[in-house]
Amino acid sequence: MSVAEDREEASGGEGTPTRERARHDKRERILAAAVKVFAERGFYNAKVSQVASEAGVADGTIYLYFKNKDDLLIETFEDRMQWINERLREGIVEERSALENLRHFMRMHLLLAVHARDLAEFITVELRQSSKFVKEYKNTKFIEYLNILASVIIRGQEEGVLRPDIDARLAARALFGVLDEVMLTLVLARKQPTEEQIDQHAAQVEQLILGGLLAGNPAQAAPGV
Amino acid sequence: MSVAEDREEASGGEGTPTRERARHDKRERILAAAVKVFAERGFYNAKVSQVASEAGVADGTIYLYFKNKDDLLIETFEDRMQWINERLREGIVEERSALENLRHFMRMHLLLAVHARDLAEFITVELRQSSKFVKEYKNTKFIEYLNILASVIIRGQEEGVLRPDIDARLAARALFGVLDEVMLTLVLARKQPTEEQIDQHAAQVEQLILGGLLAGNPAQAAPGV
Amino acid sequence: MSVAEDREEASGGEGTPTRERARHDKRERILAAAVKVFAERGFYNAKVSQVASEAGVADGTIYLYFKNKDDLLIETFEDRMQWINERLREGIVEERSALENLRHFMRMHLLLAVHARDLAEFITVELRQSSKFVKEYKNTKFIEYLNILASVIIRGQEEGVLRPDIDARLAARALFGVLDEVMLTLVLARKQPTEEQIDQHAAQVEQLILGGLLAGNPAQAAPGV
Amino acid sequence: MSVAEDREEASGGEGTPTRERARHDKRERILAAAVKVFAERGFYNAKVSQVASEAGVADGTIYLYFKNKDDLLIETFEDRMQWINERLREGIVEERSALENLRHFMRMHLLLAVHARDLAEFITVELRQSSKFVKEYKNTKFIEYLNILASVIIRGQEEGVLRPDIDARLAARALFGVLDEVMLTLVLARKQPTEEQIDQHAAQVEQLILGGLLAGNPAQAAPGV
DNA sequence: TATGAATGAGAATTCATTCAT
DNA sequence: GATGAATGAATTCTCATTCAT
Repeated sequence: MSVAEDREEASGGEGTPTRERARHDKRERILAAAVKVFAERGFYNAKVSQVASEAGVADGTIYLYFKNKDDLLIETFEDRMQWINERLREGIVEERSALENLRHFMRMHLLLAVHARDLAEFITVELRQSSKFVKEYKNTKFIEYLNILASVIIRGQEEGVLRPDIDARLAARALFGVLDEVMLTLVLARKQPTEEQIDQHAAQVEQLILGGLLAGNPAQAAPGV
Repeated sequence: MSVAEDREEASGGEGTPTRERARHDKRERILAAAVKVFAERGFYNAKVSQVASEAGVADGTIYLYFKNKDDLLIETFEDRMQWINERLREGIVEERSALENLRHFMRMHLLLAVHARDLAEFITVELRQSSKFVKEYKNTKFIEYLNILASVIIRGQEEGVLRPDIDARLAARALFGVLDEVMLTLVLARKQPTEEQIDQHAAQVEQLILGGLLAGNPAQAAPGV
Repeated sequence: MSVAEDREEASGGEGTPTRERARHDKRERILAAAVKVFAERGFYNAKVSQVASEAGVADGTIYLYFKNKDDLLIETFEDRMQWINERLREGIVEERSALENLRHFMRMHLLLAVHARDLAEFITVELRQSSKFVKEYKNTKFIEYLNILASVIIRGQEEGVLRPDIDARLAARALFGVLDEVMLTLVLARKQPTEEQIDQHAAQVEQLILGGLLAGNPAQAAPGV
Repeated sequence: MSVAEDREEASGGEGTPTRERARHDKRERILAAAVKVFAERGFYNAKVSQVASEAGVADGTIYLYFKNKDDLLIETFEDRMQWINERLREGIVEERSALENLRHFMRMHLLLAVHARDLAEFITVELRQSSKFVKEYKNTKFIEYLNILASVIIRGQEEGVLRPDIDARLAARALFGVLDEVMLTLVLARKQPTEEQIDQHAAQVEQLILGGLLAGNPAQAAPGV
């Protein structure tokens, strides 16, 4: 998993860069293991010792990097959502139209099911748990996700291509609902979907979201934009 | 709660109808308690003893009606989804157009957040868990839900009001995703939404799903269909 | 151990006397086991599972009767000190002179080392721990012990047999210190002391406390009071 | 704290005296930290890492100087009791009468509560633990303490000022019990006692121990001997 | 020597489930 | 059927101790 490879690579000169690096690497190994194990078994069925052994560390080591099991969930979530948000933000470029950006966004979201299956599964299943039952956790990274999506929609509304009478935040939420649910079906399927299958799903979702379900809507005319 | 009142009413001639009835009532009390407790704390944080005390029965009694805690979750889910599916099916009437039926469907789904808040919360949060982690559980009632929704869409496609090029099953899934996510936000909000608020959300969802996000689509012209 | 035999014997009529009784018996068995195990190994080296197996119950059962291990220590202490205080109070009778009562008190204290060796060891070693390190624990039963002893001394001062210029509370504390320390040596000795040995020690302590270390003091004249 | 300064100062010719000295200093820092931390939290609640950080060394360093946590307790105890015994022995001078020496002894013991509060607390609370539960530990330094005290008493008996009919070893033990218990109350009090308060307590203890509790004893006549 | 990250054995506690009443 | 006390397997987390650097 390439998730965190490119972060903090410029750890600078002072201190003990090697030590820093080692610490960071181990943390990352634990996070990757957590994504995998939580995805496979769900947070509550997953044992800390499974995460540890998947990460190749001792049980106790987990607790050098995370306060407790809940904290491990939160941190894993934050870290991975952060990474996802960064990828999504990178995918949104000024030069493209809002519509193109939106389409790209949807496709990228769904592609997680291929390129980072564990992560997709983890997000898909644990997001609600973490939001709802882990005490005192304001899910800022997910809010950030929604903001990124909403801002693309708002851009579209400003450009006049997206209808202005739908609340952008609600639309973002709804769109996330669609993507999340579709990704869930992809992820629950026994076998890994191919990139083409994802593309087909993406195209249909696009059609639906942009053109709506009603017959005779313009979007139908330009499926391949 | 009238949820399961009409099942098993035809207990036949044999045995003691009163005893049957009593048995049925106690089972129902446990189910209602399970919905409440699971909604409040989540399945894994909920204790069997909490469900028991909420139901006003002894811990051991739970096991006279359900095999184990997992089974209680499944049964609760099946029972309540069954009830929801029945309500939704009742709401779909031949005399109305497919479009009207679809709109009605969406509204009914969201109204759960007002009329059966615990249930809404329960479905919203536990559905994924139960589908994914409870071993060997084919979630037939949820599939049924999707079938009901898909059949309405297919009717619409046959009537020519809904676009034929989108897979009805995918559309059903996507629509469920939207409704579920919107209901989640309603349900996580501190205070109970009013019926008007639900109506507003329903209208926006309708706009979005039927008319699509693109500007200039026909659905906008007829918001009050 | 006869410690709690005679308490609550009249459990009254209402409720479920048998259930009450059973509950009380099991609690008592756990307390007795705790005294034994804590005496043998000390609180911190003792395992809850050792107490459980000594009591002949499952580990989890302990937690039906006590909040946690700390609570078990406190409750054990309270219960046993209560019993000791009751015995001591019974031993103080109006008809006897304060001096006789005081002598009797000292002897009874030391006799614990014979008649309830585990208890003696427990008190001797754990009292300080519980007072000092168990958070928020006001050691009321020990204060009660000191009050009983102080009241005997005050009686003696009022009767004119004990010197009035020593603070009774300090004297009680000091006397406890002597008795506790002497009991500690008795209890640490490999073999169980006989009642005669206790009597000898009691006589010496009496001499020392009443007559003082100085030569030529009156107490010497009446060693056998 | 000058506690162990004068030991090993004659490290002879071989090796590097400076290194010896350095080693000795670090050991002393750890001992001082142990006294402080054990006094504050008790041996079993104290973490080795807390001692290390209090001493300003790494956790692992502790194990270069002590075999394990138990050994640290024993060594701390031995070292500090050694120091106390030295101070007490210095305070006993041939020129003074046994009575004066005894009074001085008591006062010095209690003054620990002012001049070395952590140490007083440590001794008061941990002595019993270490005697009783640390395997195979013959508490020689404490026996030495008792011997010092007993020898003063024996001198008194020989001089004819102390009554001969009380076993000196038992008297020493009893006297320690009083001093230890009184020191415990001083040390548990929220605020540090003043030297005057100590003197008052010492005077009362003296009265009690020398004159006894009985009224009309000679010691009353000469409180200020 | 000194460090402190890593280890992993060990312990308290929880809670689904059973079963004697 | 109903009860709820008792069970004990299972799990999280701690912390003394080690050892590569």
